[in-house]
Parts: sequence; C-alpha cells; structure tokens
Amino acid sequence: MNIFDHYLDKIIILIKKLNKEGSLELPESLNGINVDIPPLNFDCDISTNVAMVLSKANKKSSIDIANTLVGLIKDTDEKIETISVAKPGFINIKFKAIYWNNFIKNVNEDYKNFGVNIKEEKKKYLIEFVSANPTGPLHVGHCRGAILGDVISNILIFNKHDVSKEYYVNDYGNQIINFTKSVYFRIREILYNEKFPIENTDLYPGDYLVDIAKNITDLNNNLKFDKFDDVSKELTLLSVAESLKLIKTNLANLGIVHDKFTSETEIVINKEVEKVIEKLKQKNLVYKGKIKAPKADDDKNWVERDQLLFRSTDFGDDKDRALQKSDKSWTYFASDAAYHHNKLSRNYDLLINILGADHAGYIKRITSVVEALSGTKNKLICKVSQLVKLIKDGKPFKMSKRKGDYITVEDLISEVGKDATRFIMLNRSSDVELDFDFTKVKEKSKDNPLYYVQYCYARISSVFRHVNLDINKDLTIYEYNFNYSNDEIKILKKIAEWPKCIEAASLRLEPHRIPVYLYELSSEFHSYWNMGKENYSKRFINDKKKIPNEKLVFLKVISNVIKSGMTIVGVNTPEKM
RNA sequence: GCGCUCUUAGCUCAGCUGGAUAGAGCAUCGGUUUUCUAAACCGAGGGUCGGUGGUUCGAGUCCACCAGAGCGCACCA
Repeated sequence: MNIFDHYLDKIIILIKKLNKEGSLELPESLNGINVDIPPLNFDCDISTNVAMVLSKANKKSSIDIANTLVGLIKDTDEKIETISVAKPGFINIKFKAIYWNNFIKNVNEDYKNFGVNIKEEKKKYLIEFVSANPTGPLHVGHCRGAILGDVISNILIFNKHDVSKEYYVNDYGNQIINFTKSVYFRIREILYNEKFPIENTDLYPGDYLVDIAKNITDLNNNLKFDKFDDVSKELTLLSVAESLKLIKTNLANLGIVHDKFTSETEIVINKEVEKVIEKLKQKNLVYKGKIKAPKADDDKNWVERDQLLFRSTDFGDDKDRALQKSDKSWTYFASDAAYHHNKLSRNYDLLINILGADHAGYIKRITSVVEALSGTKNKLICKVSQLVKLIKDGKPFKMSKRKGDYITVEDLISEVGKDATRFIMLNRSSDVELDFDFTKVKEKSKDNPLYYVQYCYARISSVFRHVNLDINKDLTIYEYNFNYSNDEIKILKKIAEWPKCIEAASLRLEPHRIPVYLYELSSEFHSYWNMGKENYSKRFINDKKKIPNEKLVFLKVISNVIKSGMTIVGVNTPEKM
C-alpha cells in the first residue's frame, strides 16, 4: 500500500493513453515524474510534477498542461476531494476522508508487508562487515560499522532480498604474528613469572591478553612454551580462536550474528591468491614495476623497488597497487583480491562492504579489482562509516590503542545498553561524524530519541492493556466506515510515508532514515495524545471504558509501523516503561 | 601535493537521487498534569543552506573553482 506509487502508476497510464490518442507528447524518459509529499502547510495529501516534466516536449507551459490533466484525473477517481494546480505547475491532490478508511484497512490487513518495496528486483546480496582483526575484543571504533552493516542487512531482508552476512577474518600476516607473540609472552608470564616485554612496541599490551593466555594454558597443558617457533603454529590457531570467541560474544551482545566467517589463511593456503593473480595476468593487469613516492614523503625515506603490481590506475585509482612484499609473501590487498574473487565465484548479484573511515582510501583499489574480475562496474558497493566521537560530561575523550586502554564494545554496552547503542549510532547519516554522548544517551528524556520512540509504543500498549486487548494479536475489523478527523489523518499521512522511507533507505543503503522517520512519527503521536487532555474526543478510551474500532485500528496501525521499524533497527519495543 | 567525506539556526543534525514558503532536537524565554504513562505536550524568537560562478522552467541538492574541518595516502591490516 504505497499511495505515492499507486498514483504515479495511474498518472503514467493516463499520459500514455493521451499520447496514444495523439493529444500529448512524451519526453524520452518518464523517470523524472514523481508523486510526492507536499511541503508543510499545504492543504493537500500528495502532489505531482508531471506537468512540469511534460512541459518541454509539448512546448506548452506546465500550468496549461496541469490544467488539462487535472480534469482528467478527477474524473477517474471519486476519492479525490480537491485537485488543484499550484504556481510552477504542481498538481496537488487532497483526498476525501473516506479515502483513509480504505488506506487503514489495507495497512492493517497486510501489516506484515506494509512498507516492503515490491517494485525492487529481488537480488542476492553478500554483505561483508566488521572484519576486525582477530587480535582482541571489538572496540567502539568497530561498533558503528557493525551496526550499520547489520541494519542494512535487515532492510534488504525486509525487502525480501537474499542476504548473506559475512566476516573476513584477517588471520594472516604480521599483525597476527605479533599478536601470537604477545600471547606467548603472557603465557610465559604466567608459567615462568617472566616480565612481559612492555617496551616492545610491536606487541599488544592489553590486559585481555592475560585472560587469553590463561584460557590457553588451562586447556592445553601438554603444550611447551620454551621456544616461540616451536609452538607458533598451534599458538596462532589457539590465540585467533580465543579472539574470535571474544569478538563473537561482542557481536552477539550487540545483536549481530554473521552467517559466515571466512579465514584469510585458508584463502592463502588454498592457493586462491595465485589463482586470482593468474586471472589478472591473463587480462594483462599485472606487471613488475615501481611505485612513485607520495609527494608528502621525503625522498630520503623512500625505498624504490620492483614489485608485482596490479594496474588499478586502469580503473581510476591514483597509483597501481602492490600484490607481493619483498619477502615474497602476499600483501593484504592480494589476499583480499583473492577473497573477492572467491565471493564472486559464489554468484551474488551484488557485493557490499562496510568500511571504517580510515579505510576509505582502500575503496578504489578493491572496487577496481572486482570490476576487473567481474567485468561489471558497481558489482561491489563500499559504504563508509565515519568516525564516532565519544563525549562524556561535555568533554571528548580519546582512546589510545597503544596503551591498550581503549573503550570496548563491552564497556559501551554495559554503560548504555544495546538498544541505545544501536539507535544512537544509526540516528545520523553514516557520512557524517557522530557525537556519541554517554551522558545524553543514558538520559531518560526527550534528549534521547530511543526512549522517545519506545515511549510512544508503551503509551499505545497501555491503552490496549486498559481495554484488555493484546497488542501483539492481529486485529480484525469487519467494517471500515469511519470518519477520521484532520488530526488523525495527519498521522495516517505519516504512516503512508513509511514505504517511501523504506524505499529510500534500501535503495541508497541509508539506514539512518528509519530512526529519523520513527522519531517524526512518534512526535506526531505524542502531540495527538496530549490533545486528549483538553479534547475528550481525542482520547482513545471513552467514558464507558471502551475503545471504538476507529481508534483501535488507528493505534494498531501506528504500533505496527513502530514495531516494524524498531525491529529493523534491532531494538526492543517495551510495552511498559 | 593527491584522494575520500563533510560545511544548513548559537550547538547537534534531517532534508526522500533537481521542485513550491528549507525542517527537527538541544539551549533560551513563557505556558500545560483531579482525566488513557508529563520519559509527554503547546507557544515565542532564531537562516545570505561556507564563498563565487555555471547548467535550466526550477539548485541546499548537479558541475567547476575557491576556503575551512575530519580521515587517509609504501611491503601495515
């Protein structure tokens, strides 16, 4: 029940018919025609720009065209109260009150599918997100991207796409060796009372390593820790497994579950890197060469060397990218190329990667390689989440990874809770930096959008409770012959926007539109609720302790949309607060 | 030096792929509770959409240039 699409279809049919009859010229594309929400303070429900789009092809003013169309539209639709032409050439339509009976009927009877974008072609998506190094628990920096990826998945799933959520485990390379060494020294600290070499800046100093070391020694008393090289293989596996356990717990506490974890080591062991390089070689995209130093670097620090390079400049990157290190091992980029080759072999329609702001510079080369391998542009979409600025008591505080005293996801959740974390992280466009204010997030007031929306749901629940009805049960109404007032229609119009919100969020991968919408809807509801104080007719429960069907469906429809939206966001809707 | 992102009210931000008179919250000031949840509501003030050009019926939105902020720029991951 997308009223905008419904009228767009009607209008397109009408102008095509007129074109066939020879009374109207059509432009090359009808894509510019839309049916939209009119601005505030306009006494109408929907508006369209058809006339303006048609104006050029017909060499007529849009006002003239609008005037002819207006009559024709009204003739075909008895639910229109007024239809008028406004200044530049908009056609504005206002529905009769009965229109909203039909609307609310449709929404209530098919509430599970209300908002689902049926026009969207169903696709198979693979979305990769988080993919933090398995060298410790997740910290706040990972959090935003994690939630972003999860909710984008939820939106796509809501729209009936097939979505696979994936985590790429970077369990290969120097970081992992350093991490394993750190665990090794922590183990020796436990077993032999040796001091941890804190001065070695390559090592990970965090306290959580002590726990990891304990877990490993507790469970593996047959292992010897006399020489690092002797145990490094087993210890790497054990350490990474411990890290992943931590990470999975963190994710679970955030309400996130991935469908698949792919190991980088496995990609390397299976020779997938060689395979992808061979494939790129065949396309003449790999060569031995040198990279130029970036201008900012002093030339003296720059070591020029011959290495295996991928021609990402062919795809718009500013330099070609190294595939192999001087010790002949693969670069991160090489194995990531192999991983993306692996993804492509699994036949997804579209790949999505969620990256942190600090990896934005990486996008060009990875999309280049995917384009090279798949032969299609835009097969891989990269979405960047900007930084989160943590604020406490009005002051920003920074985390220092070096000292190992950074704020973890665990800290965050125990401080403010999963729901607030998710809602606040999503409440802004991922393109802008986000202020995450601990003090405000914990506040139970209008300052906190999460509570504001939840409170709306709780108020509706309380009405259901008072009349002994279950808000979770489907509501069946036999006759929808109501007469909604302007105040109610205002909210129904907001409800009608829900499919539009979902459509935009899904098409543009912008989840923040959902919390923003839910806030607006809640605001209108709270406003309506307070009218009941002065105007008895606005109250839901009447003096006979009954609730008329008209008000009941009205509440039901609002609560369903809030529930639906909050489910996508991944937060609870308590019935009591 | 180069790339990406951002610049909208005092502050934090929306603005639905170019539409009409640019919207919220916070903060400030003033009001609302014998009545379904005041974790709420109502009202007031507050704007050259960073700047300059361009594209067109129409620009906060697209393009170019300029200014400012953040992130990044080797074989790290």
